[in-house]
Amino acid sequence: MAAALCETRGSRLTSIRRQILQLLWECGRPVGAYDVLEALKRDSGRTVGPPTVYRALEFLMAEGLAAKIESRNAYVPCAHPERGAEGLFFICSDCGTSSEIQDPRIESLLTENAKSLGYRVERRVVEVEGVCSGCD
Amino acid sequence: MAAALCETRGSRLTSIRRQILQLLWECGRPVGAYDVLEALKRDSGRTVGPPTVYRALEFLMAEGLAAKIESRNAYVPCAHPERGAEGLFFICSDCGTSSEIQDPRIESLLTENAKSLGYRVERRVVEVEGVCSGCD
DNA sequence: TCACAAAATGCAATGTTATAACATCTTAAA
DNA sequence: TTTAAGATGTTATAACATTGCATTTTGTGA
Repeated sequence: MAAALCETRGSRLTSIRRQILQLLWECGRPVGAYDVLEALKRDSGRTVGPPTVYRALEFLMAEGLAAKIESRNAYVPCAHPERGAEGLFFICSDCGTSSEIQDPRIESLLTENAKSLGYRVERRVVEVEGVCSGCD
Repeated sequence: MAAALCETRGSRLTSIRRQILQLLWECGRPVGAYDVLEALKRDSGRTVGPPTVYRALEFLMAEGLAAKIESRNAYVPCAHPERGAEGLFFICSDCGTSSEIQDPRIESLLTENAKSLGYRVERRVVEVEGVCSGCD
């Protein structure tokens, strides 16, 4: 699916990038860059350095295929690559699992507020930490 | 002003904490912990280690007197200590200045979304990066 | 097919942000 | 004035991220 998107955009979903994206999907929770690094080594015997991982993550984020959870310094796969970085994230403070949603109402409220303060919005970070139903 | 608040709460706004809070207010933009550290050394000759700075920032955040801008790993003073960590932050990607606002509509939309996903909200991180009117 | 330029990756070092663990000092209250 | 809690000092290290440059891979045009 991601492959097709990259195809049409003319960007290259290389082996490492694909592996990392898959890893993010398999995990179901935000994953740190160094965890990715170790998982790569473990799963595929492949030993890579931090720059390789960070570059791959950067690529995935640029393509909208992944996002960084700023409050955790960790990364998640992104459900709607075609939309910008407009997702809202919910992270369980107990088990760490995360969910992404979209809410145009929040988007427009943020834009409205930005406008009244004189800001032109470039990027939004919306992260809600809480306890999920399974852990509560 | 902050002193009074700490007084009534029985918490201690010590010299370092007060100095750091003042620094944050003087700066008008998010300040990194290590910048705080250097500023302390420069302004007051006082040499402290990272833990001292982080502990002071942690105290200020616990009291609602400061907040961390997660997308920058930096800290800002907080306008409404009496309210929780409910601020929304706007940061200029050019000059770095930041503004804090409250918007109960966004709060309640986030709570609503959290509820429908089965989350009990503990903490919100809402940060909008964009270009401010002065830089645009 | 080959040469080549652009993109991607490898690699070593280092920069930046944050915390752990334990010692010492300060302060308010008994 | 003792004393216990809270605050700070100190050293070391963990965790997260980037710089700079070498090498390899890949798509493109001759």
